[in-house]
Amino acid sequence: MNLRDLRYVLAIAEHGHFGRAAKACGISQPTLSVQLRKLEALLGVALFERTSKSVAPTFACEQLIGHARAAVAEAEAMLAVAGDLRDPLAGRFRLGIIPTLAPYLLPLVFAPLREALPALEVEPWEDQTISLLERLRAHELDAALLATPVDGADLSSQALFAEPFLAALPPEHPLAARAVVAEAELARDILVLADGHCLRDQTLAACGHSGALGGALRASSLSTLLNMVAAGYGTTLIPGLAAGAAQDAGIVLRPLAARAGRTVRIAWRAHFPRRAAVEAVGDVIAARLRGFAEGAAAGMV
Amino acid sequence: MNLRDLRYVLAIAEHGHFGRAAKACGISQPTLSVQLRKLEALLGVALFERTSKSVAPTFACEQLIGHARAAVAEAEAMLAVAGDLRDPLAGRFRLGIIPTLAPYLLPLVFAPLREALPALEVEPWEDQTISLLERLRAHELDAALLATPVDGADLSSQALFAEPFLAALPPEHPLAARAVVAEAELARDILVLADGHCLRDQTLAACGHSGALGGALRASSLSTLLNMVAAGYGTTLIPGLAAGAAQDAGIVLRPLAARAGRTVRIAWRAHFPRRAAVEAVGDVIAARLRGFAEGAAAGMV
DNA sequence: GGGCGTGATAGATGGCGTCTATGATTGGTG
DNA sequence: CACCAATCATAGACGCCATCTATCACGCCC
Repeated sequence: MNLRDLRYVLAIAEHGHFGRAAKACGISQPTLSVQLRKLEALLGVALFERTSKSVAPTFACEQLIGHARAAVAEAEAMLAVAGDLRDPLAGRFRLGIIPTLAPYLLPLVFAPLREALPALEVEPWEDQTISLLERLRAHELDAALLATPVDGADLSSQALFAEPFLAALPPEHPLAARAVVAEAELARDILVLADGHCLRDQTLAACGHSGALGGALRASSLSTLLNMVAAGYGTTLIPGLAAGAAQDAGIVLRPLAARAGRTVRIAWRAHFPRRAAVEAVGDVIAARLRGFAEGAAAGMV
Repeated sequence: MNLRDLRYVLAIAEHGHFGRAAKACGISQPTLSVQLRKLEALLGVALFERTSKSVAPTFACEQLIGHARAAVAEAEAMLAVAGDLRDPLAGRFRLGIIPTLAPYLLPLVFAPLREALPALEVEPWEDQTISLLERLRAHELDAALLATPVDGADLSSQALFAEPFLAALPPEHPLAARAVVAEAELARDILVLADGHCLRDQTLAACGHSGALGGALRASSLSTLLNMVAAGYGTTLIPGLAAGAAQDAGIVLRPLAARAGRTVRIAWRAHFPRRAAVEAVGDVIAARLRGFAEGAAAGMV
């Protein structure tokens, strides 16, 4: 059976006339006759009672035509919905973001994304890198913003911007008197995030810290960590975008001698079909961050 | 768009694997790949994200597949319903019957019809000849039982049985003493049905009555007419099948000298597709009436 | 690194939907 | 009564496209 044939049936029923129905379908009258007879043979019932004067639907046709109408309508609905879905820059876009980035990046890029991609419904999803990669691979995310390199041939990624780290010090800390702090100088009383946060590993690596920290705190969020530093429990490194929040907490920030930092990148499945949406989102974020870096360069350093 | 393609989409979604989906559809894997790509091109959206390891439906596919499923389901429902409708000896059969026949014929043939054609739902419709022919031509009836010849190339008919008329007399009527009555002898005090009943015209014709009857009664039903005869208001002719009812009313019946009578026939549209049902119904009725005539021949005459 | 499994591509082929031309039937009309 | 107009059915030719087999490209795993 074929949707085309069902459309023919509907046309004949509507016009009550083979010639006019054929014209409405854009085919010739003999074609319509032949196709209808084939459908009748397939169904095993006559659909129309023909005379040279009239074409009347049979009882069987009346029973069946509702289904035919429904089938055709569903197909048309499918085309209509597909039309709405056609724009890759429209529709739901599930974007994973790591916790040390989300609270500081999202407020910056939400408005630009809305303006540049009004039809794209960006749904942020905050989780740690490993979880984001799992969800990405499981098709539960469309893309993810990470601060680590991405490996695996099934995923692709694109660097968006470089985010410098800053030394975060309590005001009364001896290093707070210095204009620039060397990363290694922080190792002694450094505080880090809990396991699973990429910032934890990057902080430890930058400071040359080797292995086990004594009873050192493992904060579950950057916000907690900032409060601990402000209260004088130790020092840490924070990503540049968190500078505003750190200063609000009463923390002294200093640039790092070796300019340690991280690269924020957007990652997606290599075969993800809405590549255009990924690129557009990445472009908007990168553009916004270029502007932010320039503005911050003066005030921050 | 094609129902076949929609089935392909459903199969791919179900199996998550082109090869197995192709096998389920009874086609080769390349064919499935090509057809899916064509459908994706038509819709303008990717439906599946393919890697060499997995085939995952896209968001668009999830939005669309419900419609695809519905369209296919409607088509299958159509086939299923058609299967039920396929038997021409099954389903609704709207049978018109004239009022002077219905009350006496229906009780006779209902049980035989049910037995011989258990799947046929015979819906009787009682009305006068002209109305029945109108409804028949308007496809509001499938066939009609009439007592008059049928003309018009658009209709066909088949004689089922001959029904003799009988003289109906009040017990005290002079003619009641006779064994046989000549039709013309009834003309003097004959009672007839109202306009539109074919029995009225046939009665008048048989009795040689010419034109206007004085203030003669025009009964609207044969039942009324029988009661009037029984009450001594006059005489009439009744069709043989009404003999039982007439005798129950206390009427004397006598055979007619010239054996006046009428032929009951079944009529249908010449192009009516369920010819088999018409013939089957006609056969059952004719067979039942043959049996009845034999049985009645002894008791009635 | 080679074999295996996956989906994609290429070229050949056959079925079938389509066309134009014509037939069959019916109803109206001069 | 014969001709005409309108309608659906039939016949034969044509061309598209769904399908096939054979092969490629790619990724994974032992």
